Amino acid sequence: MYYQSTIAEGNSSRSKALTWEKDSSILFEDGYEWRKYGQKKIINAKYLRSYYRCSYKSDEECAAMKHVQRIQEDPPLYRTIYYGHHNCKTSLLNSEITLLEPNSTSSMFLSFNDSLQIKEQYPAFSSPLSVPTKQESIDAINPYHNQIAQDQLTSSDNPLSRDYKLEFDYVRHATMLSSTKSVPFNDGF
DNA sequence: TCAATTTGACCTAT
DNA sequence: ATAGGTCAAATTGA
Repeated sequence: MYYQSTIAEGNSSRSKALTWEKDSSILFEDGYEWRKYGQKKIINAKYLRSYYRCSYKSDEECAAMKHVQRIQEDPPLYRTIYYGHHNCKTSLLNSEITLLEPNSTSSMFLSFNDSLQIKEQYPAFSSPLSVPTKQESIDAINPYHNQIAQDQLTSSDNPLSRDYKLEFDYVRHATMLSSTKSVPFNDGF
């Protein structure tokens, strides 16, 4: 599911920090709360990279960060890289709550009693299928959402115009996961 | 009205 | 100089 990253060339302070990498076909909820603090276009990469830090960094001095970047179009694939670890009580508590009381859509995947086992691993992902509820994922799904949304106002006949909303993305990805056949769609890039 | 996100500017290492 | 990472003011939305 995830693996310790081997981004260890050079001797910068960052490369020595422990990092964890995870590729996922959906934007998954890892049980922690994150605050986005930046977004960058990466050269030779098709999609923007989003930068998050733990929401409790300020009042708990939690050093955890993560980067999320879409790395593939056809089957949507997102790479999340975690830097450091959580030492904040608050988000740890939240992740435990998420693990022990998964929501209805994901509970079927946690039927076996491995909550403790999951918690001892790092990072503590709650469920591979819990549905993201925040707007945080829209830019990773469609980095140009804002511009396209504005284009729609003036050129609704543009075939590249996106007329789906964020909710449709979730439904679409969920559908692709829950059914064996893939749902054809065109993101228009 | 307030807090999270967006986004260009700024910083730092290469 | 360039690319990646972070800051912070403006924007957005609940």
